[in-house]
Amino acid sequence: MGRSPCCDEIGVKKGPWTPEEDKKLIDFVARNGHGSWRNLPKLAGLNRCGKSCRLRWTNYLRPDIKRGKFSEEEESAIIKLHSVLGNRWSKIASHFPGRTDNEIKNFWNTHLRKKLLQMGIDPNTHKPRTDLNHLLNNSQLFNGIANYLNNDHLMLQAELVKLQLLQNLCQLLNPTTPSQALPGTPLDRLQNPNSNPSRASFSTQNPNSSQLQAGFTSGFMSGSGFEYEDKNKAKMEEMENLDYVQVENYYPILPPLTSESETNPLGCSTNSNSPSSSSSIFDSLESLMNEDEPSESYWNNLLRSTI
DNA sequence: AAACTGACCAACCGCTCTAGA
DNA sequence: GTCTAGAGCGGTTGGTCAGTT
Repeated sequence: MGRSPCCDEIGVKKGPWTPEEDKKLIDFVARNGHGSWRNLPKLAGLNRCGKSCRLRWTNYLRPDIKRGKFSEEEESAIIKLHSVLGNRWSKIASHFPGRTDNEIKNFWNTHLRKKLLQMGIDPNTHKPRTDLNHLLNNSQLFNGIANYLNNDHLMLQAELVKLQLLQNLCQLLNPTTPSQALPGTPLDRLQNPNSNPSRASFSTQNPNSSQLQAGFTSGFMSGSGFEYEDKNKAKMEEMENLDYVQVENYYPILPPLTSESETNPLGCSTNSNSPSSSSSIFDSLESLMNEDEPSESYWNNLLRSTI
C-alpha cells in the first residue's frame, strides 16, 4: 500500500519559498495553468517537487486566498462545523471561500482548541469535559462547597450533593438520555423550579427541537460521543452540503443570560417558554470557573438552593 | 543583552483515494 | 482485476518571532 514519495529526488530544494520562486510559480500558472504538477517544476524552472509547488500554490499563492484574522463569525462557524465534521479540514474549509484547510487546521490547533479547553469543553468530542479530576479538582463550584462545609457530617452531605450535581449536570447537558434528575433532589429543583413538566431546556415545545436534536445526535453532546461515522450518515452528508450559516440551525443555540430574576444560583436560565432558553450552562460554568473570589453571599445563595 | 519559552504558521511527510492504462 | 501516477488530505515538524526571565 502507499506509494513512494514524489519528493525523493536528490537535489530538490525544500524549505521556505523565496519571492523569486513564488514569482516563477505565479507567472507559470498564470500563463499555462497547472496541468500536471509533476511536470510543472521543470517547465517553470523551479528546483522543487511538484507536490511542493501544488501546496505552495493552493495554500499561499492562489489569487483567491483570503488572508488575515478570522472573524468571530468564522470562529464560531468553524467550531460548529468541527463538532459535526471532525478533523475533516478540507470539508470545513469548503464552507469558507478563500480559506485553506491548512489555515483552518492551524487556527484550530493554535486558538480554538485551547479556547474550548478553557471553557471546559473537550475539543475532540465537543462535550463538556466530564472526567472527575477536571470537575472536582478544578471546579470552584465544588471546591467552594467543600471549603464552606468544613465538618465531617456536612462534608459527606456535600459529597452527595457533588455526585447529584454531577449526575444532573450531565443530564442537563445531555437531554437525549432518558434519565432525569431525581425528584425532590437539589438539581431537580434546579431544573424544575416551578414543577413545570415542560421545563426541560430542550423542550418539545421548542420549534427548533427536532433540528437541535439532529445536531445532538450528529455529534455535539451526543449520548455516546462523536460518532458521525456510525450514525446518521445521511444527515452528515446533508450537513456537509450546507452553507456554514445554515449549520446554526443544527447546532444548539447558547443564548445570552436573561434577566437576573430568571436565573437560578447556577446562572442557568429557567424560563422554559423561551426557545432561546435551550441552555446557557456553558456560559454559566465558564463564568463560575472564571470567578476569582466568589462572594460569601454567592455561596450562601447556592447552598440554600441545593441543600 | 542574552537565554529561554511559547505561539504561530508554512511546509513537509506519509498515507489514501481516484482515474486511466 | 491490477498496477501506477497524480492529487488530496490530515498529522506533524521546524523556523521565526515576540514576550519573559
